[in-house]
Amino acid sequence: MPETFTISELAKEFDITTRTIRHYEDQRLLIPQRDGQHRIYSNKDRVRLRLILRGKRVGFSLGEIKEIIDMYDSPQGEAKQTQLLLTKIQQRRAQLQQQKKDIEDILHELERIEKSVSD
Amino acid sequence: MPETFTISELAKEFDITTRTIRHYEDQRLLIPQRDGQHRIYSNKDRVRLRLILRGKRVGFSLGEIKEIIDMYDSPQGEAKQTQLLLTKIQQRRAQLQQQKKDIEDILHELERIEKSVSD
DNA sequence: AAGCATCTTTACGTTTACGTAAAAGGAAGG
DNA sequence: CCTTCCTTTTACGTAAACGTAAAGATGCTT
Repeated sequence: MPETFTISELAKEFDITTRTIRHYEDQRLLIPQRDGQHRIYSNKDRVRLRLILRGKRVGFSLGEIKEIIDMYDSPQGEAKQTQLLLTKIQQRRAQLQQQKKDIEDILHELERIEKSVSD
Repeated sequence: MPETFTISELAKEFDITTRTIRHYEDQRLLIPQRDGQHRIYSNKDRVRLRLILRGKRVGFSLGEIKEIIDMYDSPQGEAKQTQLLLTKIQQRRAQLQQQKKDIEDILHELERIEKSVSD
C-alpha cells in the first residue's frame, strides 16, 4: 500500500470522479498537501474520503458530514467546547438511531411484500 | 381519528408545508381524491405520506421512494412482472443493509470519539 | 520537437426538492 | 357586503452536489 495518492488514484479506487473529490475540497472536507501545483493525498486523507462516502450513503449532506468529521479533530482541552461536542454527538446518535429504525421498518415492509408476492 | 384529512391537517401533523405535500403529488407519490377543487386525503394517503417521509429520512430520492411505494400496489398476477419486482426488492434490501452497516459504523466511531473526549 | 497523459483553475449547466410570491376562488363570520 | 381564512394553480427562485466544457501547465516518451 503506497502512502500517498494522486487524485485519479483515489477517484478510481472509490469509483467517483476527480471533480467530486475537488468539490469535497471546495467544501473543506478534504485538504490535501500540494506538490507544487498537484494535490497529493495522504492515507489519512484517504480515510477521510471513505468516511465522506459512508456519510453520503446514509443520506447526510456534505455540511453534516463535515460536522461529523470535524468531531475527530476537535479540541481536546477546552471544557466548554467539550460539552458542546458531547451534545452534538448525542444529537447525531439520536438521528442515526432513528434512521436505523426507519431502515429496519422498510426492510420489514419489503419482507411482507415479498411474501405476499411469492404466494 | 377522522377518516379524511385536509392538506393543512396533514401538513401540521407531519410538520411539513402544504407546498411539500403538493410537490409529492406532482411527482405522483400521492394522488388524493378531490372534493370539487379541494384535495381530500384518506387514511391510506396518510400512511403513504408517512412512508414517504420515512424514505426521506434514510436518504432516498423521491424517485426511489416512488419505486418502493409502487411495490405495494404492484400487479399480483403476471409472472414476469413478479420476477422483476422480486429482483428490485432484493436490490433495495442489499442497499438498505449496506446503509444499516454504515450507520452502525458511524455510531461506533461516535462512541470512540465520545470516550476519548470524556477522558 | 511534438504529442500525449494527467494535472490544474474557472465557470456555466443540470437535477432534485422544495421555497416563495402572485392571483383567484369559495365559505364562514361579523 | 366585506373581511378573513383556507384552498387552488402557475411560475419563477434557490441551495446542494456535482457534470461538463474550456484552456492552460507540466512531465514523459517517441
